[in-house]
Formats: sequence, structure tokens, C-alpha cells
Amino acid sequence: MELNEKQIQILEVAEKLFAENGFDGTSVRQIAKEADVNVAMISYYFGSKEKMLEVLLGYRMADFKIQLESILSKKTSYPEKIDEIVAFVVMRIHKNRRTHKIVNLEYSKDSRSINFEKYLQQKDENYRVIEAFVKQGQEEGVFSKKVNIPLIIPTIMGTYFHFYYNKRFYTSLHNLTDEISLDEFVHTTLTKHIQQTIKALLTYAN
Amino acid sequence: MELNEKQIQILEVAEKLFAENGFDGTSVRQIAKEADVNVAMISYYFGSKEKMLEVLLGYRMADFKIQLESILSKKTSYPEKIDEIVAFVVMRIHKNRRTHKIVNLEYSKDSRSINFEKYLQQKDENYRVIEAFVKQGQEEGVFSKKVNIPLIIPTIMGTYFHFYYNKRFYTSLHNLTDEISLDEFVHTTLTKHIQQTIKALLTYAN
DNA sequence: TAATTAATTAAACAAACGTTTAATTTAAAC
DNA sequence: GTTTAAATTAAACGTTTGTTTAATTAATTA
Repeated sequence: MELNEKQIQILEVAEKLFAENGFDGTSVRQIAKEADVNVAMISYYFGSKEKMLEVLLGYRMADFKIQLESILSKKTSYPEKIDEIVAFVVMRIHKNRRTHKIVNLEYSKDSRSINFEKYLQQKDENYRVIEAFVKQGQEEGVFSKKVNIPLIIPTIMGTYFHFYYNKRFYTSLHNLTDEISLDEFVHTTLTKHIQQTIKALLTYAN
Repeated sequence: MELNEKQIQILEVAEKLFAENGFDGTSVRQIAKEADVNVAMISYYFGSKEKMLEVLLGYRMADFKIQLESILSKKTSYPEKIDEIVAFVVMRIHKNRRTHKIVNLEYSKDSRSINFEKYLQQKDENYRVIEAFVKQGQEEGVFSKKVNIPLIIPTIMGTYFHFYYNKRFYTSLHNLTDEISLDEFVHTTLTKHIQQTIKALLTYAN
């Protein structure tokens, strides 16, 4: 799907508002007003509020796998690769945190009018890449074989998101006052913590 | 606040529907219908939809700290205590997962009409208990001093919630077909994974 | 039993919701 | 320059939203 400037403009406002106030908590009139377009433009361009979200997903989730494979193809040690993967994943989900948040909320709903097929397919592909990497490390005796591989991703992403969802609590614990110091904290301290965690798990687990 | 049977009945239906369809995605008429009461009863008992959620929070979050302290007062080893704490935390948040989900979503909103003061206070008290325990272990040389203590809780809870929010994805990865095998998976495999992770982090981190 | 309070109801309230319509303006193609 | 298609608009559509009202029934107290 090709997107013109106006469509991207609408999507970015929608992403912001959905993340701030939820999908149901955001009205198409709010989006239209903040994006400075007429309400009817949303139906005109995307068909419906739900389909607009689906387009947003596709727009944000692109080319993750390629960049992941690029890291794994480097000639670096296993611990170095873990550090790189974790740093990359954290950077990506932090950048796209608003879209991820919307997905987390909407995807876990029972009654959904949103189609997550493409999103799930990408998620599965990404997992297979990680799985192959860990298994390779296990075969070479670098990683512990007692690790539950499918639960590595939830550990990385879950730690980030629980921090992010409770950022008002944790920023006060860490004395982070503004948005910039939060970004910095994520890319230094939080990233380091997750790197430590995953390396400890993969290397010493028993 | 004292709650009569009918109020609890309403709260439990509300919890279920809020978790399934979101706070904004659930109407008071839905709640009233499923709880088999008149719509007006919700305003009559709780004042508003928002205040009803606040009452639900207080109802669900009680006596966590006491049970945590009870575990820590036992004369067991540090690794054993970690296992117990993780198992307890996972059990609790899994039991109260619906309420936690609502909090995760509503708390991170910018525009909130819901008061989270009591919830935050309890969260802080719980954290202080964990913090004291880890620091004690560090002083006795059992735990690594390079661990970021405030990020331990996000690692535990985040792993659980990311698994739970994406359960449709992970249950298919693990071939979990029904709700019972999911419960069992949480209390065995997932709990074990998080125990492994936290022990590895606290013991071997560098 | 009578008086009082609590619980419950159906109906109505105004406001907001997502979407559609039909008319008009702008842009592109010929 | 005329025709055709795309973009944009204000207004209206029928629903649904959370809450309130006023009347009635049930339970409690005196």
C-alpha cells in the first residue's frame, strides 16, 4: 500500500492519540482535528477507523527482520551478538513504542475487529531468526541448553514494556525528570540491564 | 469501603469485561446486563464508571505486602527465597491479571480521570521490601552488586505480561490448547523460566 | 403495623460516537 | 480549455454513550 503525505500525517496523529488515550478512547474527530483534516477524510482514505490501524501496523513494522539478520551475519562473538540484538530490539521497540502499545492492548482483546494476520506473520518470522541463533549457540556449547527459547523474547520486550507502562513510577525512582533523560536511560541503563539479564540466563542458567 | 454481595458481583463482571474489551471499550450497560442488574445501580453504588474501577483496584490489590514479608521471614537460603518470591509474584499477578491489565492500560494514559494514588503507594511499599532483601543479599556476598535493583521487578512482571498479552502467539508456539494447560504452563514452565532468569542475573551478573 | 430507609426499575437526557451523503473545490488528463 | 477524476467540505444519519430522574418495590426500624 502506497501512502501519500496526508495519509502519513493522519497515521502519525492517530498513533500518538491511540497510544495516549487508547483505540476506543480516541475519536476520529479528535484525530481529524489534530491532523488538520476533515473527519470524512479518514473514511475516504482508510475506509474505517479499524482499517486505519491496520495500515499503521504495516507502516511501522517493516524491515525489522532484515536488520536483525544483518546483525547476526557479522563475525562477532556470541555475547557480543546478544548485546547487539538486545540493544537493537530495545531501540526499535522504544522508537515504535506507541504502535507496540496499541497492539498489546488491542491484540489481547477478545472481540476484535482488527486484522493482525500480517503482524503475527512478521512476529513469527522474527522469532525463527532468534531461535536459530540460540540453537546454534547451544550446539557450539556457548549457551546453556536448559533455556526456554520462546520465553527469551518476552523477557526482553516485557522488561522494556513493563518499565514503559509504569514509567511514571520508575522515573520517579530513578529521578528522571524529562523525556530526554528517559530516552537516555532506556538506551543506557535499561539496555544494559536487559543485556546482563539475557547473557546471564543464556550463559549460566541451570 | 465495605462491599456487599451485589457490589462484588458487579465488580467481577466489570473486571472481566474491562480486561477483555478495555475500559473505554466496555459500556456500563454491558456490565449491568452481564451482572444482571439495572444500569442505574452502577451510578447508585459507585457514583461513576471511573470510581467503580478505583474500588476494584483497592479490592484486588490488598495484602500483597504481608504475604511477601511472610516469605522473606522464613529461614531459607537466598536462591530458595528468590524461587519463592518469583513463584508467589507470578501466581498473584496471574490470578489478578485482569485487574493488572486494566491498570497497565489506564495508568499509562495521559488523560486520566482515574485516581491511582493508593495503587502507587502500595507498589512503592512492595518495591521497598524487595529492595531491602536484595541489598541484604548483596552485603552478604550472595548477590552481584552490579544489578540494577529497580529493574528486577519489571523483569519478572514484564516477562509474565508480555507472555500474557501475546498469549495467542505463545500458546500456539507451545501447543497450549485450552485455558487449563495455559494456567499449568504459567505455574510450571513460565515460573521456572523467570526463576532461572532472576537467579542467573543476581548470581552471575557482571 | 406504621414510618423510614434502601434497593430497583423503566424511561428520558444531552452529548459523543463512526460513518455517509451530496455538494463543491482542486488537480490531472486530454 | 474542456473533461474527468481526486480531494475536501459541512451537514446529517442513526447509534450508543454515561448519567439522572422520578416512581415503585423491598427491607429495616420504631
